[in-house]
Amino acid sequence: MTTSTPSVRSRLEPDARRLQIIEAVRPLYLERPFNDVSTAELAAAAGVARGLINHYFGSKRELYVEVMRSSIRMPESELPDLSALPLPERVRRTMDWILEAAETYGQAWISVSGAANLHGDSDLQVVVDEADDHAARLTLDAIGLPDDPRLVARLRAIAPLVKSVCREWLVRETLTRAEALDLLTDTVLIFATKETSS
Amino acid sequence: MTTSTPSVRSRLEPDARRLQIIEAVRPLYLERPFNDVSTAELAAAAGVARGLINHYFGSKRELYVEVMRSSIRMPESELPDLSALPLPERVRRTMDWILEAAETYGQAWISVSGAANLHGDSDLQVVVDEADDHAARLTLDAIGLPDDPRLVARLRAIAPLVKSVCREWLVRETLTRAEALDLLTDTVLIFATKETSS
DNA sequence: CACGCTATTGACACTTTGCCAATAGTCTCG
DNA sequence: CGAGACTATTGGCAAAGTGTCAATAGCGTG
Repeated sequence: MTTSTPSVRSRLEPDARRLQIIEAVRPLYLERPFNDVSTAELAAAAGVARGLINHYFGSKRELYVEVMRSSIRMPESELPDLSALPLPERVRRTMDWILEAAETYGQAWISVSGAANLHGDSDLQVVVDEADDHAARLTLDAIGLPDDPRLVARLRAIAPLVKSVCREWLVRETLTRAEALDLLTDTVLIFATKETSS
Repeated sequence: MTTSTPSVRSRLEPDARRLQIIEAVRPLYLERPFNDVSTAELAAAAGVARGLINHYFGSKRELYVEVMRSSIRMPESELPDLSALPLPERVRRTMDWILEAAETYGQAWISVSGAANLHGDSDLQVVVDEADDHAARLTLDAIGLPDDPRLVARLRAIAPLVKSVCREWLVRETLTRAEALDLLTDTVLIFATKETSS
């Protein structure tokens, strides 16, 4: 099983090798937990010696985090200009676009969804936070609202909701797409426009 | 470091021992990731031999999951009878009660929040799902709405939102408690009452 | 063609995990 | 009260995994 000796020794530029390893390893980590995949298996999948993984990433864990970082980032594709529409409609179209993305390459995004493992300052938490923050700004931009810290915080809080709703829709099938769209649209509107009373 | 030999051999009933180990080990897992805590350390904390952990829980992982299961369950304390109030007010009081709980013993609940690790069918995912489902039913009951599958699904989807909002409020301090309450109340109202168009 | 730089390897040492036979509490029965 | 049975508990063993490091071998240069 762990036959891995790469009979041919290919030499790549460091950057290229880094990327190649990450890509070769991604599928393994997308469907199996961190602990279930051994360094030997990772190395075999990438066609390199075990030592090389530590050489490039320091530890197995860091490679894992790196793979996750590039797996959970919301794809920034272009959204048609919505500036002429009223706010509610802009929000609706934006959420629809997100649902579309989720349905298409969503697999990874949602499975990685709940994301972040527990334990306080986990390294993964940091990565997921980055991604959520990124998604929040992307959404604000699409909706046409300013990149205000308060708004970002609010939209960031919504990221987990978007994922859980997508999961109910795509995985558990307890929601229809129409429902998901309605619920998310309304919620984003509330979070984006509700004034503080204090 | 790994000096652990329990000089005295105490004998407990299986159930008692199980519980004692779980409790002794909980603090370790609440602030350190799964991989950072060795079986030796767990055993030392519980004052038992390493082998006993495998004897009772099978694997280190299963003990971990067990600890998490009992850490993320929403505490079911009694909420005064709200049945005389109008729906929005019932929701508001219920959410206020949840925020109260989060602020008090929330530490664990929130840190364990985002919860669930990635990878499809993870064992942890199952536990977190259980907890979210439980919380959804508890909330529906408090609000005075029926235990309908559709409603449960919707409320369940909100669980991650509640946690992320609490985190923005308590950890990042980007939201005030009043804001958190307003936002969650409105969102729950939407999820609980919005009709399906299809 | 020889040399140097460095990407890559393979073996080694150490930690950790799960397993199992041996040990020793505790309870029961004569 | 003492012997024996039952089983909770232990300690050591073997396998697996991880990270380190000196040695190897591509590839470009003079």
